[in-house]
Amino acid sequence: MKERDKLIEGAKRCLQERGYAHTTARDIARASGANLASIGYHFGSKDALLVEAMIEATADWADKLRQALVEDVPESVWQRAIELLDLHRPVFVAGIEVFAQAERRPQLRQALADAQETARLELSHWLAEAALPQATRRAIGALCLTLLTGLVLQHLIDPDRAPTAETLTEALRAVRVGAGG
Amino acid sequence: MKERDKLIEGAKRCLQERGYAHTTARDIARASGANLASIGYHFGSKDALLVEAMIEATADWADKLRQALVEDVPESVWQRAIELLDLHRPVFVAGIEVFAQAERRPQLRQALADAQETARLELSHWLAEAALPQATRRAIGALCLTLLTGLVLQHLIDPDRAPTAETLTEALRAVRVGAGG
DNA sequence: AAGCGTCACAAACAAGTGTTTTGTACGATC
DNA sequence: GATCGTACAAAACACTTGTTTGTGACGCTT
Repeated sequence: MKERDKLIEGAKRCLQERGYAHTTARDIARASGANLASIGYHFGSKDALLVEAMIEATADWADKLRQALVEDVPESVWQRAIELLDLHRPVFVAGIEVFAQAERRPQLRQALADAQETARLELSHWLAEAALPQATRRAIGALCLTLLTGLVLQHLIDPDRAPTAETLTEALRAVRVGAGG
Repeated sequence: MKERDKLIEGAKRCLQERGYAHTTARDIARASGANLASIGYHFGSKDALLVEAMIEATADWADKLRQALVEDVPESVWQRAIELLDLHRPVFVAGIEVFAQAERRPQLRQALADAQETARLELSHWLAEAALPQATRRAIGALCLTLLTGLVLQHLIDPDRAPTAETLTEALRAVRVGAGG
């Protein structure tokens, strides 16, 4: 494996294990088995490397989510999401930090924006009834992504008190437009 | 104002302006007009100070959200949330980073967990029809917080393609339980 | 007035930081 | 076969980092 690729792999691992804020150039070098100086050689700076690693990480993350939803169509999307979260917790934690860093990284922000858009689109294909109008189906896709990310953010902080899959479905059933929602 | 309070204020400002990852002890000292050494004196370490600042920041953030929703009951909660986001963008960005840091900071995580729980509760009081059963109302509160946080995370990344208030209400109207949601 | 604890300040500290330099090995090119 | 550009490695670099030290001022009690 080329040094360049090793560095990105190592950087992604550091993002998960130490987080963006506490990852040093030497951490990455150690984690990837590469030389410290190759960071500057291949990427110009540690920061450029981390940005590239974060972009790749989001792609990985999207793929994983896609696979999990596609390979076995879940009975409940929310339930499946919670399972995924428990299974790959560090990935999601790193993901949150990446979201925050995107504010000051246009490239990264663009990548995240695209990932979100395709997520909305694919969710609408999988979950919205085909009989509905196109616009409505896309709206449902958007709603699902909104619920998924919101669910993740709560389960990350407090799995016990965060809404369960049943809670969400019950609320969705009960809610009537006009009551502020 | 006491040096200790100045430090926390300065730290909170740094969290917004520079982000957790790029805030140094000297940044905080400069922003608060305090002396560098007082960080160690009053808090033991820069990290302890930042944790305390993040906890206070979440409290502030919760208060701001509460006020915004209470003082004028909004026609659409989602619309109001989006307006708040545009108005106080740095606050929300910092908030995301705080969420990520919570993973390794039990104190902070506890504070966030409590804030989420009260948010769910208060949302259920404001938005769920009083006629509904208690459990259902709480479920609706949880649903609303889920939607709010999910909405924030999308608008932060791409305000143009993120779901609008209308999109969400349309989707909520159209969605039927049994279709995966 | 003397002693004491609290607090703020400037300066210094050692450790860690990202980056650069220097050198070498290896192929491809002419 | 000499030359050149690429890729990696060790060491050094200059700088920033969080923390500590030493000093003095202020308020309080005795």
